[in-house]
Amino acid sequence: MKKINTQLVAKQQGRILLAAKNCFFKNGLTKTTMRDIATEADISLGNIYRYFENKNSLIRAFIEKDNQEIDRAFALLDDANNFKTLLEYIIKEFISELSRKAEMCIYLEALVLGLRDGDVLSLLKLDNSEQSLKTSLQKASKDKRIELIVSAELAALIIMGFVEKAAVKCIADPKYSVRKANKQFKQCLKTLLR
Amino acid sequence: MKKINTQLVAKQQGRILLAAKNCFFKNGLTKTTMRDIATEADISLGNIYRYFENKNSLIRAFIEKDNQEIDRAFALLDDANNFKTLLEYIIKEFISELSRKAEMCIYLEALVLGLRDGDVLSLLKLDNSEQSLKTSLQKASKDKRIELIVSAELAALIIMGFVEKAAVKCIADPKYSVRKANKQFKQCLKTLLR
Amino acid sequence: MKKINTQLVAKQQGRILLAAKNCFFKNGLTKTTMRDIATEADISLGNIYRYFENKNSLIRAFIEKDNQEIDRAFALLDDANNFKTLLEYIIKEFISELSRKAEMCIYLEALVLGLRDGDVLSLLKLDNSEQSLKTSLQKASKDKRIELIVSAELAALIIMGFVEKAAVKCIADPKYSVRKANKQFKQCLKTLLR
Amino acid sequence: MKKINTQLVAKQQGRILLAAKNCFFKNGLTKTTMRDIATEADISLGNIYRYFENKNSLIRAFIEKDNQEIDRAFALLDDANNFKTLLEYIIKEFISELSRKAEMCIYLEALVLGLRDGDVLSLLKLDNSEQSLKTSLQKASKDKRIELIVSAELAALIIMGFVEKAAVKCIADPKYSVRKANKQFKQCLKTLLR
DNA sequence: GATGAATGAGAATTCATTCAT
DNA sequence: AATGAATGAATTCTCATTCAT
Repeated sequence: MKKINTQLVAKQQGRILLAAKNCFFKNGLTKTTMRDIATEADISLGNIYRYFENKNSLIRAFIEKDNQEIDRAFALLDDANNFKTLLEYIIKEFISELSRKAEMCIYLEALVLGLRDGDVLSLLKLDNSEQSLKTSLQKASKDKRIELIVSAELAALIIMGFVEKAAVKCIADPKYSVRKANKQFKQCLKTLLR
Repeated sequence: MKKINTQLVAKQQGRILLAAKNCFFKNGLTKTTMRDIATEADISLGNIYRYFENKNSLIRAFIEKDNQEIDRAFALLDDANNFKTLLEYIIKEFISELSRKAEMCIYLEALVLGLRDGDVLSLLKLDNSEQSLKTSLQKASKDKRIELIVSAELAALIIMGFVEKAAVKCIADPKYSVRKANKQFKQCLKTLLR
Repeated sequence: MKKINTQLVAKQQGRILLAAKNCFFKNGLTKTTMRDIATEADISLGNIYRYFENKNSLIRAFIEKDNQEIDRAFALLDDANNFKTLLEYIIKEFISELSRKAEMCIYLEALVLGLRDGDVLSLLKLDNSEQSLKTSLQKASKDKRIELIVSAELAALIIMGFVEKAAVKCIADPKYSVRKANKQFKQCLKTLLR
Repeated sequence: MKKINTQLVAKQQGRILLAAKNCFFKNGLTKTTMRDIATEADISLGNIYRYFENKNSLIRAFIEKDNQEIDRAFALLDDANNFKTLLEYIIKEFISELSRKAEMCIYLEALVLGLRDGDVLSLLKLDNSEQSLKTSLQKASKDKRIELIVSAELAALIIMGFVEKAAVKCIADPKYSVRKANKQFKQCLKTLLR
């Protein structure tokens, strides 16, 4: 993997990453083959290895990119006046996405990879979303836009824990639904902040 | 006419399951091969298939066994007078276990398998632990041993969500510890019940 | 395979052979396992090897027995006054049986085994049915019960060839049926004998 | 964008098919392993799967190729003036080939596979040869080049049935020979057409 | 830079046969 | 005689990665 032409490298990496995303969503991290990605990216199989050392490093890059999107979503909270409503909205979106089987599988697979392989772990930055949320909560609390009942760290932990569990439940329990999860989240939020 | 040697079957299944456990803890569910297990159990490869239909059903059996232990732990709550203290203790143990990398990986891998393959899923029984806890909470609430601030279902969801997130954090964030998780859990519990 | 108690040997061999027949008809020669047969015969797996040297020799014995039944059917022709009608009936039965997928598969599998393995071949006695039929035709011709247009040998060859092809066609061609095969056989017979 | 190197594909498929043919003739369809074929073709095992989806589809391709040759042979009949003589010649060749043990075994094994597995069957196209012959007979009859005594369908059935039975007999009965089969075929033909 | 053909180490699973009890 | 647990070679198919062109 020699990097010379930075511009081309960025372009090709983006292209591959996009293709990878599509494949991952279709079949999950493990079941996606390098050939799948090459085909989807309309690039040659061998050429992927010019831009990513191996499959694992491609996955790492994918996760990193994904995290950025999450960050961006939570960043919206920083300027929000009605923090609670916006948070409810963001979480709703979050659960809604994560409660799709494919997304959940990617998320969990990434977590497993991260736990086993220190490198990915550093990128997961300890479950990025929780950190982002914590920061947002702290800011909002400082600005008096909300009043926290528990610490920001704990609140973030509880909220993200809820999101995950609720999303899994949406997939596994036919009696449970995204709608119900959203209702419960409002209840949950009441116990954490005012 | 058929003499199924129940004793031997149980013994061998136990032996295989134990070997599997060791392998799983070392290399995870996916990376463990049937041959690994056979070698670890000091048994021939083919002989495993006498006791377990295939790898998936072996994993299922492994998870089921694990679930039983969880059930047993939560069952203790049903007769407990000081519900809260006991719950704190159980959760402490839970986090302590799950925060070991190997256990967490297995847990997550099982979840992924369950999500992809309905069969394993049915045994996961939608995250068995949450169901168990919910039931225990309901009983305790009925018996006036605790006073729930949110519904039993939601409380169980939040608690188990917290456990998972906290455990992951224990592994991934060097600044976080089981001890801190336990402290936070007490805070968390305060918001859910009296 | 030590034979001592002749009576027991015969009894057990019969039992195994019967079980084998059932299994073969269900799943074919190749796909039937020795365990299948043991289970069906309600006998232990290892015990089969006391009465048959191996799977192949069991199959050989099975074919031999099957051939006897065919012989018996054709033997009926020897005393028949209206030879033609009886032959038509026998062939009808024959096609009807052979046009069942399972039977055809067994027949063909046996033929392959026979061709490859001289031992079975000797038992096939060159497609036993053709020999039987030829003999019957010769007798009937001698007794003036029929008048052959071609030689008995050729007639037998043509008839049995027709039976096989027609049976395969019944299985493979949805537009073809046992009924049609029977009609065609009558036509065929007209060209062979009076 | 996709450049499928048709030339290479054809070349490699041919190479594999040739190797497969050799192996099949040596050990039959079932006993030939993919590794055997790879070794014979001097190609890596995995590479076969680039050119054929799986073993069955390789077998299908093999049979299809064989069928084409048969079609071509029978197609000669369509322009023939002396239909009968040419047919006798073709059948002679046919019996001569099929009466080689290896060919017969492959033919029968293919039939079994076809019977069990609809896919192969569809390619067998219900015993391709019979269909081809039937068509040729119909044409010749229409053109007054021959006069059929029985229907074209029945004649084709009888002829191909004879071919098969005679070929088997050539293999199994040391007293029977290809020469004798050819003589008998002439007799047979006399009863079917003028 | 790009291509995609080739590689080959595995992986799960099956089953005839043996042999200690 | 009978049992059935154990064996392990064999088989198909997959896929990350390499490398000649």
